[in-house]
Amino acid sequence: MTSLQRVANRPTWLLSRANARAQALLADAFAAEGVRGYHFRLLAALDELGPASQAELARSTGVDRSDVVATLDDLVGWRLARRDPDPVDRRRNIVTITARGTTRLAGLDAVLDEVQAAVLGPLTAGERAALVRILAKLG
Amino acid sequence: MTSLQRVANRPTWLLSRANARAQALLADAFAAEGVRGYHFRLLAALDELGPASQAELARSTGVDRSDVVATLDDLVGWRLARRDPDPVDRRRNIVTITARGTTRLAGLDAVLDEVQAAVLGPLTAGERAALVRILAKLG
DNA sequence: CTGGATCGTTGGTGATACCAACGATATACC
DNA sequence: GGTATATCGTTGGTATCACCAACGATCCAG
Repeated sequence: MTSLQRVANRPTWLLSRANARAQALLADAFAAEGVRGYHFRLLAALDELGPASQAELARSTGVDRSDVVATLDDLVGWRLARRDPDPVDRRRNIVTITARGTTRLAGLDAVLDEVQAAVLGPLTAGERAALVRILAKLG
Repeated sequence: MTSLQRVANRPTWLLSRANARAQALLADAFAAEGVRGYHFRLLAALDELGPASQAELARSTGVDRSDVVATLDDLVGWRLARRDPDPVDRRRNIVTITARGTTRLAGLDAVLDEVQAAVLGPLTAGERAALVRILAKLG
């Protein structure tokens, strides 16, 4: 596609192009499953944290609270998660992943595995490991 | 911010997080200059290609034609580029970077340099070189 | 009891990326 | 010359992720 010399070796440019390609593949794969990135992120957090308030979900995933609301509306509508009032604090809901949600999440993990393989196809095993290490260091 | 174990070592996840951080810094830096990513991309392409049609700009930058129109409206409005009818083909405009545009582009290059340094700060020189090489290979 | 903080919700915006449709123009072919 | 197909620039639209503001309800410390 683009071949602008001015940016060809700029790390931020290369990062954005690589990310764009990866996200496009991932978005397509998720779309085929009827979900988006935010859905996956919330399900993953619920699976890992156990029942949590919406604000906890927002903090643990980095997704804005208002986007947690909208995404969770979908998940609850699909019966992948449940929302109950918190008996301890009336301001809160407690969100729980359902068995359906857990199953669905496992399916999405498999989708993710395929996308990793597709995105990283051109790299050697050593390069993949180096990429992961370096990107993690950028965190 | 987020610490989801499920995705912690997924290359696509690490890539999206690293990119998000880089783009946030870049967007802020560009915003302080009154431009966006697309503006920079079009200016860079004009500088490199010389006068070009809008469709050529779209193809060389990967920016959709309709987004080229909107972005170019800004650039022309700021007198960073000029749009003239192509005498050879009445369907086309020929777009040219202005002297103001060239000067502005040089300023944005400096901004980009600073952002690279900020984004890549945590890495050693060797790691930076490896990152560039690997990301370029993903292209 | 008051002030400040937190929660969930509603509503909004922006950047990037992408798509559809249309009138004007160009070109190859019959 | 006419027709079919392609290209151009424009207008209009959508989606996703990311982020922000405001508000009523609730909680808690002083």
